[in-house]
Parts: sequence; C-alpha cells; structure tokens
Amino acid sequence: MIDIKLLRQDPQRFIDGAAAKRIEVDIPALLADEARLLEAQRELQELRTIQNSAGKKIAKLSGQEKAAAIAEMKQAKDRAKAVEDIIAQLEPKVAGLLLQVPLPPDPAVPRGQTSDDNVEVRRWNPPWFDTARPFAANKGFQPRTHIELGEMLGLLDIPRGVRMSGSRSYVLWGRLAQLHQAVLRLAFDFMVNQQGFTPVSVPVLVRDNVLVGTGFFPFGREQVYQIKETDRGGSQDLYVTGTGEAGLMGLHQDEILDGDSLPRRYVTVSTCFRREAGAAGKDTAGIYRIHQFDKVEQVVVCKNSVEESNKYHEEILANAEAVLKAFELPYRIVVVCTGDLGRGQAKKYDIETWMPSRKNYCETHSASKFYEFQARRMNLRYKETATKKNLFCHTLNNTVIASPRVLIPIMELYQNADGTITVPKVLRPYMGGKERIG
RNA sequence: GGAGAGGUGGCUGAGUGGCUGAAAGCGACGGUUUGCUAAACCGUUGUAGGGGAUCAAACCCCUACCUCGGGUUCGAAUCCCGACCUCUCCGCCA
Repeated sequence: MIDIKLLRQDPQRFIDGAAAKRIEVDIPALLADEARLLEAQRELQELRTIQNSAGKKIAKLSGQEKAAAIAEMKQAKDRAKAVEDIIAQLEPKVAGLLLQVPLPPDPAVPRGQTSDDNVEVRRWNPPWFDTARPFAANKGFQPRTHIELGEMLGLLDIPRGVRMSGSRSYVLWGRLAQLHQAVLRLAFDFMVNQQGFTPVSVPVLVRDNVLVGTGFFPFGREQVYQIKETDRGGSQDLYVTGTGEAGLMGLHQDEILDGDSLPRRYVTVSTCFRREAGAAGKDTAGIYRIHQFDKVEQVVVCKNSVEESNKYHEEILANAEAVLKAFELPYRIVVVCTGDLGRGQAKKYDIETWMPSRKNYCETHSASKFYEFQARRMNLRYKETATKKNLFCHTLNNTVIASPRVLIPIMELYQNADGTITVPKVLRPYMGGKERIG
C-alpha cells in the first residue's frame, strides 16, 4: 500500500507509475472520494466535540435546563448519524482503491511491456560449460531432457503423481528425492551458517490478511489454494501459501519493532502450493511449472531507507548467486522491466538458470524490493531509536533455491553420455558421498 | 466434541453509567545523588487521524481507540446482543 499523503501531494507520479506497470487504477476517482471522506470525518469530529462538551454540561444541570440541553444534544446526534452513514459508505471504497494503487517503479528500472523487455545485467558460467556454445560442443554428446533422464533412471514418476493429484503433479523416487532434499539443505545451511540469517519455521496455512499484507491479495486470489473452513463452521478460511515469504512477512504483522533490532534477516524452507490458474497448456512438460514444490526463501526487514533497501537487495541477490555458483550452474541476472513488475515491487531482479532442454535461461529466482509497500499493508513498523518515531519498515525477499525446478538444470547439465547423472561436488556430503546417480 | 472462566496501556492489575485515556505496581527513558556499580529520590512514558503554529521540528488544540461489531442511553471500559480469541477440566485423536 502506498502513502495516501504522497498520493495527494503528487498524483502524477503514481499515475505515471501505474501506466509504466501497465496496471489500471482510477487515481482521480480515489482522490475525489478521499477528499469527500476527509471532509466528512472533519465534520463528524466537530459534532463529537459539541456532543462531548454538552455531555459534560448535562451532568451538572438539572430540571428544565437539563431537559433543554438534552434536546439540543439529540439534534447533534442526528446530524452525526447522517455523517456517519456517508463515512461508512466511503471508507471501504477508498480503502479498496488505495490497496490497488501500485508502487511506482524505481526511476532506473527499464521501461517495457513484457518479460521480453527485461534487461540482462550479467551472466556467469562454470569453467566446464559455456552457454554460448551448443550442449554437444560443451560435453561431447547430445543431451537428454530431465524428463527422459528421470524416466530412464526410474526416478521421476509423473504418471503416478498425476493419478494421485492430477496434472502438474509428480513423484520423485530414490536418489532424485534425496537430491531434492540435498539442494534444499545446502541452501538452508548456507544461509544460516555462512550468511547469518535466522532460520524460522512458519505456517504454510495462513489467514486472508497475511496474503493481503504481502500484496498477493486481492488480485492473486485465483492463484492460491483455499481451505473453505467457513463451510464447516470455522471462523475463517485458510489459504495454502505459494511461498515462504508469506509466513515470514506475517511474523511481525501489527508489531512495532525496536529499531536497533533491524535488519531482521530470515530464512525458511517450506512447501509451496500454486494453482497455476490461467497457465493451462503452458510449460506442461516435466517439473518446471507444478502445483507443489519446496523452496528456501530469504526475507529482509530493514529500516525505512532507500539506501538500506538497495544494499539488501544486492545482498539477497548475491546470496542466491552464491548458491548457484556452488552448484556450478550457468545463470544470468535480468532487471525486470516496468511492465513485468508486480504491483508492490519497486524493482526486481530475476535469476534465470540455463536449461538445456529449453535451450534458454529460465526463471529460477526472483529478488524483489518493496520499500514500505508490504509493511504498510502488514502494519509492520519500528521505533527509530534517535527520534522515537514509529516508521514503516522496508521489506525485501528472494528465493534461495526452489526445487524440483532447479533439478532440471542440475539433471540436464550434469548428465553423462550413458544417461547417468553426476552429483555436483557440494551436494555429495548430503548424498552420503554418492558421486553419480544411475 | 461436552462443561466452565475470561479478554483493560510494554507487562501485572484496579475500575459496574458522567469527575477515567483510564488508579496502583513493574518495566523503560531523563535527571539528582554517588569513587564505580547498586540503591534511593524527582520527573517523563500508548497509538492513529484531523486542525493550528513553524523553514522544519519541538509545541498547542480537537477526535477516536479499554478484543471486534451492533444495541440501550443525553452520556458506555462500565448495561444488553453477537462475533472472535485465550485459558481450565472432561472426552476423542495424533
């Protein structure tokens, strides 16, 4: 959520920002409604002042004087009632509209329409694989896809996954299931042991307000699995989170943190669920776009400072890169263009890892910077030590690793001519020393 | 699932219709005292919105908030209804 005061001061900035993000929102209507609401609130406040002072008088009066004062007070009450009705009508309207206003992108973010307009900032290759050359030139044989490899080895079982749970479901068997865990463990341990992030285990079942707070709702409702507890007498429905970010951000909802305790740097590993509504027919093969996966996610909650936000944005990006480098997977960083940015994001880096079967770099990570946007929705503040003022925090998040998607480049890049898969060196300690699968 | 009890400020806890944004204690912060520490003493100490003053802050005024929503009343932390949440006991299950 953006600051309504800033919107009043400089509406054009927000109108331009929404246009750059290709998001429709009627800002003039919002401002008009908000002005009417403010006026009504001011009037109500005046009426309350009258009521309050009259109330105190009445307590001291008696007889006819008292009766007269009471009659007068009744008038003020009736007028107040009318104004209250106006407020009751406008307030939800204004709040709903305000929730829709996007955070303007950083000025330096490249303007563009779709992900095709994202701008590459750098790429990295391990010594043994150059993405500029074909696979066969790098490894001396024609590659198989991760699906072919997985089926050949009997480790990736899509039919049984589909039988149990429908499309976009899968089963990992044996050493592939172990590799999946190894990837997560390494990433999690790296964040905790090397980077000093606080490990947290959070709910993946959350209430509506957590997802409104993180900015997924109200627009992402159809992407989220819903547990209809209200149908069976429950007080609230629950939602199954699509990322650990939700639980980590929800941690400090409605809190005022001690400024000296910032930044808070959290990491969690959680199973993530996504409906993938509207993605029918897209990426249907294999384990690229699936309904359930596991992800190590990092979140930073820092002070209300653009410099700090920028610093931690680079830091969480570097953390993810460090893990990919440890895996020796070729990747590139892109800056996501304005048209491809989410409503709440000021700037976003995607990390795209090379996938031979797709002959392209494909998104495996997404590092977002929100400034106050999420914190306002979450009502997440801190007390600044020097001024004792309560300020909204800044928040950022990034994937550390998401699996099984990252198993695609691992399987395909580490495959051997005979269809076996070499285990990346850093993962072997998590695989009981195993060097090769199959 | 059955039966009870209860939700007041950072915390503990008083308060059954106007003088209560809320006693008292604790904690925190500032100060005095002190060789240092501790103790003692004095003072300050919620949040949000609006208005005024100001270059800006400090500052001043108003309004709202005693879980939430409705109701009664001229007036509600206090009375009534509903919701939500917490705790205890029993049962059931992991």
